[in-house]
Order: sequence, then C-alpha cells, then structure tokens
Amino acid sequence: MVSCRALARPVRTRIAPSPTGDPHVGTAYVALFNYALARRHGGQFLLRIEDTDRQRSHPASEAMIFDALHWLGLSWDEGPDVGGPHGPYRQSERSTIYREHAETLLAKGAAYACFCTAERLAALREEQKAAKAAVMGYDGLCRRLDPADAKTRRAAGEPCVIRLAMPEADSVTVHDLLRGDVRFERPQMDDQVLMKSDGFPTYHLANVVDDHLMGISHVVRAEEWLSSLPKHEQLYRAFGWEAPVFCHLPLLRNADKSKISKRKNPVSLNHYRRAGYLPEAMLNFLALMSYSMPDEREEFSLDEFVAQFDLTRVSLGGPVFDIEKLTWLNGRYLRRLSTEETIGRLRAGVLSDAYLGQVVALCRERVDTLEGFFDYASFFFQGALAYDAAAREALVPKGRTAADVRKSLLALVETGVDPLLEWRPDTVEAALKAFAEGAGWPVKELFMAVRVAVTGRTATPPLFETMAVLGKELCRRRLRGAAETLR
RNA sequence: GACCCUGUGGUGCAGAGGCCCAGCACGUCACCCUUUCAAGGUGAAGAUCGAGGGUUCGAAUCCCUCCAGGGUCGCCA
Repeated sequence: MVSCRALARPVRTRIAPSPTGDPHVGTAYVALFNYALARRHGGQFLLRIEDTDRQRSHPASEAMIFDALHWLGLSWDEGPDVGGPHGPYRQSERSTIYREHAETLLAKGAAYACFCTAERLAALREEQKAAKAAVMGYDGLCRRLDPADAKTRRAAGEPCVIRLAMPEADSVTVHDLLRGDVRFERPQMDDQVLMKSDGFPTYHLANVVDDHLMGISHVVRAEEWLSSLPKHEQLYRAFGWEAPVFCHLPLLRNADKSKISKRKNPVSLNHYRRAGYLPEAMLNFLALMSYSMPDEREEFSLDEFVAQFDLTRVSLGGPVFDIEKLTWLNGRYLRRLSTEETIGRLRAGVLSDAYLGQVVALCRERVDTLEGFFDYASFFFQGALAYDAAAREALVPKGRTAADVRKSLLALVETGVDPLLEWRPDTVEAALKAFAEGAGWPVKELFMAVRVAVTGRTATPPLFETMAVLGKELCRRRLRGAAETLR
C-alpha cells in the first residue's frame, strides 16, 4: 500500500528532532506515524538527533526528547541512546562525514563555495523585500566565480559556505506520496547553503546524507518541509543516490488554524504529562489527527493502530489540536483503569515519594498538624489555579495596572520561562532576576506577583524552590492563567 | 509579494460518480438515570460537502476558474 518501489527494500523510517527546546507535541505526532509505518511493515524505526545548530542545541533538550517519547511508549531500533549499525546518530558527531560529502559535491560541480558575508546577504534580503521582488533567495553571485579562484581563496582560509547549485530549469516536479506530483516554478529554488562557515552542515545536507547512509526508505515529516523538497531531491540526484519515498504530514494547528504554537496552545509534551494526561490517550489522540481507522473506531491502542496502519489513509487538511477532545478521550482511558491502576498512575507522578519528599521538605516547618499540611501544600497537587479576589489584588502591586502586570507575566513566560531548559532553583532565580531587571520591575514586586500567580497565595515556601518543585510546565500554565484572570 | 499545499456542520474524521436531500466522534442543548456532581443512556440543533462554472442520465466525489486558510522563502531546523 506504500508504493512498489518501497517494497523492494526494507522499510526504515526515522524521527529526527532538533534538541532546541521542550519536547514538542508535533515531534510525537510525526514520530507516531513513522513508528507505525515501520512496525506495520516489519521494518525499523530510528531516532536521529539533528543538532547541527550548535547555538541552539542543548543536551538537556535531547534528554527530554528521549524521556517524553519513552513516556508515550514509543521505542526505536537505532538511536543515540541505543546504538545501531549506522551510527553515530547524533549529527554533531558526524561532521567529517558531511565535510567529505560536501567535497564530493564540490568536485562534481554540484555545489560551490560562497564568500558572501552575512551583511551582504542581509542587505540583499532587505533590498528584495523593499523592491517586493518576486524572487527572494540568494542571487548566485559566487556561483559565477571562477572555480580555480574560489579554490585558492578557500585554501587561503577565507571564510565561506558551500552552496548547492540548483539546476536553472523553469520548474521542477517532485513527488509526495499523498499529493502525487508537485510542480514548483523557478523561484523558491535558490542555492541553499549546505555547509555553514562554522564547518557544520545545514539541515538540508545532513538530512539527505544521513537518510541515505542510514538506509531510510520513507521520509515522513511535517508539511513545512514540502517546499524544500526540490532541494532535497536535487541533492539525491547530485550524489547519484536513489531518493526515499517522501510523505508530508499536515501540520498540527491552533484553534485559529495557524501552525500550532506555544503562544496559543501548550505544545510541550511535558505539559500534558504533568497535567495528568495518560500517555496511551495522548498517543491515541495524536493518531486521530489527520487519520482514521478503516472502521471509524476512535479508541484504540498503539498496537491496534500499527496493525492496520496505512499511510495513504492520512487526510491532508491541517487538524486543529482540540484539547477538549483530547481531554474527553483521556477521561475514557482514565475511567477504564481500576482503582489500583489509577493509584499506580498517581504514585508515578504527583504522589510519588520523590515528589512528596520535595513538597514535605519545603512545607514541614510551616505546618503544625498533619492535616494542616494538606491545607498549606494543596497548590502542589492542583492544576490551573482559580484566583480569588484577594489573590487578584495581590497580583497587582500598588501603582501598577492589571494590564501592565498581565503583559509582564506573559512576557516573563516568553522570555524567562520558555527558554529555560534546566529548571532548578538557581536557574529560576537567575531568570526571574534578569527579567525584573530588563523590565524595570523591583524584584520584590515581581516576586510577589509571580508567587501569587504560581501558588495562588501570598504566603508560601521560598519562591524559587517552590517553582522548581512545581516544575516548569505547571508554573508556565499558572503564570498564563494568572495573566488571563487579569484580563 | 512569489511559490507550494489544503478546503465536508464550531472541532476531529468517514465518504474514492448513483447505497448520501451526507455518516461517526468531540463540543452544545434537552431528557432519562441519580441525594449532588460526574460518568452512562436517549434525542435535538448545527453542513445548500469553500464559491461559481462545466463533464455526466446522475457529483461531496472528475475538470476549470476564483476565493479562503495554511506553509515556505535564514550560514534554524
């Protein structure tokens, strides 16, 4: 059902996340379909870390991706953590491979060195934008350089990038499993950078080289990649390799149909985990996005999903990630659990010894009876908070307006919380202080507002420790919730 | 702006020329059950299948045009 060509070789699929943030729900979505395709055909599913952007890649992010995917019950046959015959599975450890391949392309004349500075490129972009140019990309200046000269300059150590020499055809036709032939007109096909001046490859090069070397038969990825397919197919052609089958999945959407984003929707898998969604429900829900079982069944296990999986059944409209339906589904799963099983789930999370231990350590000296403990520490066990009149008042320091605080809380989430990959008392403190300074807020005022937002109270254990225990996702959610009540 | 993708009730999907004056699920509303709230059950409202043209005896399903939404135009992935 996948295509004749595909059956000729083993089905090997992969998920290739970039470790630049919190584990994303879209990663899980694409991983699920890749997993199902491989399993359905008795092939392999691999995990590859695409960390060629050394500015933004973070080991903590990588660890969270593994953890979140494992939590969902997805496993891979090859990957950085489990090894495999085609390793290493971390692109940052494959630099020489990319360098060699870039040289191959250079030697074939399929790529060329480009000495244009970032400044020139920025200026060029400005110019094109200002002129409302129809064709936007790189203008090919260095492509016209004499190859011998370029070689000399490169040998002399002049900084440069390697660009792919795209054919100068009027149009190119590529193939997508679900969309069929897709024809691109000449713009949109400029000479992409393959190797950055820091010696690391870009996504385009690394991705194609690795997919080929790792024997990937089907590239199932998000639709945002569709427009770079001409470049990728050109790379396969330039190398003389057989291209895999490409299939682009529709993007998950916000309620307003835009591409799912953290400003409009929780996108971190950690959020759903902390909020108490069951992994099997989450997976089931994700499978409902753009897909349907032949018998229209809506509740099914991973194995049942895999057993009937047919890539051609995915529909192409961008599915809105509807948390209400996810929550309904989750309720169905939760109710199916026995009391013992439910207790087990609670014990794996908010009632674990580890979590309880942290909470008790923070609260014990502030409580006189065991019962008092439950009153005092209740916010450690709740989800979104309801802010009463007193809390709302404490949220807004004298001399500030609700709108002002609201904006600041939201800004704090965006600039202070979201980028913080390591969530500990010291890092939280640093982030909060940095934000206060940048926003011109007296720390005392900001900390009280945050304290109330995050706990619903004015009297709590030390703020940073408390926030560390609550976790990034819950803090984020309550910060946004507080901002919302200030509307 | 250019290029590309998509377009079935508010949302997720079914439907691959007649079985559809469109089916399932979420949500909404009502009723039943029930001390309450849920859950569960039953039912209702809600779609001229984006619009307009074709093709055909017959179109949600095929073709064309338009419109709308989305994505991409980075030494980010």
